[in-house]
Amino acid sequence: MFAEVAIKVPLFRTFDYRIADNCTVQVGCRVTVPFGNRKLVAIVMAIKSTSEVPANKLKSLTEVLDDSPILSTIHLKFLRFCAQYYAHPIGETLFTALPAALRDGAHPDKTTIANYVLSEAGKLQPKLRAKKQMALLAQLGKSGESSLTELKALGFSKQQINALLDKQLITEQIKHDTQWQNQAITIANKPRLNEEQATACSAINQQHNYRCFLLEGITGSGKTEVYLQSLERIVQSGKQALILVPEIGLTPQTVNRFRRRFANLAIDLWHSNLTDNERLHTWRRAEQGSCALVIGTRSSVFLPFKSLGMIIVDEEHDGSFKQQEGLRYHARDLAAYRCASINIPLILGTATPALETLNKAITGKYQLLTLSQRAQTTTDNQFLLVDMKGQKEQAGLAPTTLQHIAATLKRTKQVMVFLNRRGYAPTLLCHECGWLSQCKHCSASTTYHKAMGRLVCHHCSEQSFVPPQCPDCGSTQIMPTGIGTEQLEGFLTECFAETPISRIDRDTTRRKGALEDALDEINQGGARILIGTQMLAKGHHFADVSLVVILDVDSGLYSSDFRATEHMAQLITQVAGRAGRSGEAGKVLLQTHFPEHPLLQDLVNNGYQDFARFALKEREEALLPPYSHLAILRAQATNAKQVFDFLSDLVPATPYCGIQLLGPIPAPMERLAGKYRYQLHIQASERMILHNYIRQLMQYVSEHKLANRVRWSIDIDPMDTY
DNA sequence: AGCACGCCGACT
DNA sequence: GTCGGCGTGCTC
Repeated sequence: MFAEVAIKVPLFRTFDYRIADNCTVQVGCRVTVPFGNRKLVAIVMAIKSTSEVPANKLKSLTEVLDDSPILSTIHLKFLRFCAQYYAHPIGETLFTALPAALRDGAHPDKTTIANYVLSEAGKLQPKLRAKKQMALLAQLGKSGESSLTELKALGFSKQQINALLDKQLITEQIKHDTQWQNQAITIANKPRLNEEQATACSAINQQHNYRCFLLEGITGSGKTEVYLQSLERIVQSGKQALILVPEIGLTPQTVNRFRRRFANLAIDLWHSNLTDNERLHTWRRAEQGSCALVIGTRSSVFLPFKSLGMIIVDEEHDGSFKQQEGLRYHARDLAAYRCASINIPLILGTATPALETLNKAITGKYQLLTLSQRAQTTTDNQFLLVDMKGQKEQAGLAPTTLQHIAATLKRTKQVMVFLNRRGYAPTLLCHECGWLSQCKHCSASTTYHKAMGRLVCHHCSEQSFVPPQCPDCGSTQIMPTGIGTEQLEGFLTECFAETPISRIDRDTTRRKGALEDALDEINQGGARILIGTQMLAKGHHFADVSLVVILDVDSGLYSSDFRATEHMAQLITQVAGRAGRSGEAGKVLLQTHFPEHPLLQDLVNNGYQDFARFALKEREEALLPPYSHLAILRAQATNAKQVFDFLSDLVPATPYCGIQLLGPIPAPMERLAGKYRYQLHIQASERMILHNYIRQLMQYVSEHKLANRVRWSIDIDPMDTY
């Protein structure tokens, strides 16, 4: 007998090995094989009685690592689809989907992970002098149970945990395989649904087969409650569910809410801060059906659930569901495939659906459920467009904007200012000769960081000193040009000397836990002006904000990336949801040079729903996704000519009916970290045509002489096309 | 991706 | 004379 195995190499094929007579092995098991002069872990894809490979080339399996398969037939089918859809080597696909511990041959059941829970004494709310220990007790009270990693992420230490263990206020609980399916499920504190929520829930609850629901609900309309009540039926029938959340969406608050509602259910988390052992543990629990729910980021879409009954994708429009290297998958799209293939419902929830998703809802492929009532306020936010043409701006702020900020502060409300550029100024400019501060390795200018006294390239991170004179002409007239958050903070500090200001960007939150601390301080009401990049936009709730200012709206209006307007509209809508949660209607002030721009007008007057439908029409006219399908072949190398020649060669070599090729064109950052980058855009009206062509292209590329000289990758349904 | 093989430059 | 640079080719 022969085994067809997949190995972690960048090759689009499998390898055959002989199976010794005394050896038993099943499809989906890991084995070790001799490969070249190495010994590698491989996964058995098929077992067959004949092999095409000449007998003298065949080697035998060295060792069988698993008595029973670690990948079921159905899961293998899913991963095969993945590899094929994303045009990625099968072995690499399988190994990226596997937890790291299983990749290098560890035994699947080698770990037990302890969770911490309050002891009987701990539940009596004892008084302690140690503040942190008190906080730890409070956290466990809220969450019910937390793992070491979860607690560490919240800023607690092993010492604090040990202290409480010594005092017997908390205990370690080894997660054993609870049979939650056979218990009555406790559902705590279930609120009444409003009419729209009830309609949505009943539509979802009627559906036992595959059906995708787009739950379009504005901020504060109670999407989570619909998730929670839809999950009830699933777990009561003994099935598991997966809740996919964006990277920053996995906050203790979210998790606590699920754990409080389903008090006696096993709920596991999956995110990038877990240790390899914790991942393995969750993987096995999902596989054995020991956990009811998993709340996880992108890669949890690969968990091998024993009996999955539903997937929920929260904030489905969020960019962090798309992996941007290696296997470039989109977790939302893979979730849709999984649900369809095992015939279970899928919920996509968001206030600002991706245009692709909305299109499927409009054409009836998905079922649209709308939540339009806000729980906290009845009044809508007010949008203000500030025309920047001819304005005398200071640090990028128009006088009108400053007046609004001052007025809001006077009413003791908080102000939020967005500027998606960190640092003091995006470039230095010589007033005499026009010299610009350029990165040595990238085609980008270096950002001036005043407090650091350095020039920093935001693309390759290299730092350099600020030259005292212009390197070209020797002039001392070199000046910061453009505005960054650091400068904005400085200017606002001068303007409102008495007002506490907090800046949130990658520079101020570099220290671990710094973001949490800053957010806490804001919520305690400390800072009155919050300045931030996109970091500040996502998922954080501030009670007291009643004015939101977005400074660089125009960067989204006229960008070469066709998705830029969509993303800007999503950002504006999401941050607008941040304003006016305090009971009164909030104001959203947008600075723009194009106040008459039709898409912008549509967005502020009629809301995202209307904007999105209008934007879809534009996409249709331009034949852009979702009205066509895209892929990008990217290539980079130190030698520009090699990259260009490599891509140029593919165009005439692989003609195909129904395929439009554009390129090679230089990447938006033609040079990054010393590498030249070009790309080839591939477009087709039909998905099938695109995929058939890509298959042919991959065949050609992998046999190409230059393919080993340049680094290349394919991106199916790319997010950033530029 | 690794790893070996192989063919040309500057060193003990 | 050899150590080692990285171009080329192969992995059941």
